[in-house]
Amino acid sequence: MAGDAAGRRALCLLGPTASGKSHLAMRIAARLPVEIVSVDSGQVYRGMDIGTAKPSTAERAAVPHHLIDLVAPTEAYSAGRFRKDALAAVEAIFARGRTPLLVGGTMLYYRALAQGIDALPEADAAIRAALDAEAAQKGWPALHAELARVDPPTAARLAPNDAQRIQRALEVFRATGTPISALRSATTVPLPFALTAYSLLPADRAKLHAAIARRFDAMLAAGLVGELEALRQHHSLTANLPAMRCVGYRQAWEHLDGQIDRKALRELGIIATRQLAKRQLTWLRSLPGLVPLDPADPAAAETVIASA
RNA sequence: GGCCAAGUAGCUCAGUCGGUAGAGCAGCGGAUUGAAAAUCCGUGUGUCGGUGGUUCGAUUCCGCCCUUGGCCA
Repeated sequence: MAGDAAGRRALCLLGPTASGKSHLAMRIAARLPVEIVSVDSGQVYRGMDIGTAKPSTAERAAVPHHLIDLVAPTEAYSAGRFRKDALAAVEAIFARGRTPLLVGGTMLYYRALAQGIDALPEADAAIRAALDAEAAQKGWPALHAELARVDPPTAARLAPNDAQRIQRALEVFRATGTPISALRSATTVPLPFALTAYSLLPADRAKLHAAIARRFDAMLAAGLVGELEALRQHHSLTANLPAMRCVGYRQAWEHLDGQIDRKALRELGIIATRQLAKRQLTWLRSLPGLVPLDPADPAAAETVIASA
């Protein structure tokens, strides 16, 4: 099996927000014939450019980027779709004789790609709406109790207030008549190519926090609020859409609705970004097989290139 | 200068009829299978402004000092 993977090696840079992933990727692209595959649940949305820190048009002209601008902000994307899309993008890049460089911070997507994801039914809007209505009436702990009756193993591992996962588990049960715990397997699916993945771990948390604040200020200066205002004019958006729950957009939404002032928008946006970065670091510590890399190391690009 | 109020966790504050203190937020740690930039779980030792006094014992009562805000001059 090593034979099939030989010569077909993809590279991957994973890191928290504002850790310098894109910058490092561009330095690598200047020296290696790569195409970049975004591993980012926010950059898939069209029109959400400033707040998701999409690569600039110049960067996208210089290096092909994939899995960006895939869906409208009114739609939902998913880890399952990412796995299919990423596998297809990687194969196409290999077919062009180039090296895939995966870059991003959505570690669930990375894991779905690297370890596989079980064949589960997709989201069902009607079932979710029904569950939302029931939850509004009875509360999520009541639905958690219902889950305990049809799927004890899943109920046992979920907290009574974990609305999202309780909803998903009940959704799968109602759609298939089978508990989600019976549909999930523990085995991982090997990739049809070799993959070297680096985790960009900023050495200094305080500096990461400073970089996050600087970048959020830059986003505000670049017109994040205006971007959302335009999106709201051209699409029928609601605050509970996945796209509108993205860091920055959620706070900008509340600001446009008059719930928070500009100062609070800045503070809450920076706080939400810090919390995101912390969760990303937790992911990076727990994922197996990642090679640690200090993004501030001047030789970081050389290290990655040497592993290609 | 005088009077009043307030100084307690990184922030906003509660509280201790005297037995060295606790909430929210932040921060930190963790989980994570089609919404994941989401969702959820866990985590609170801080010269209780300083200094004297009373007391077995003071963050709590008293005096003085400092700082901040307000009012009066």
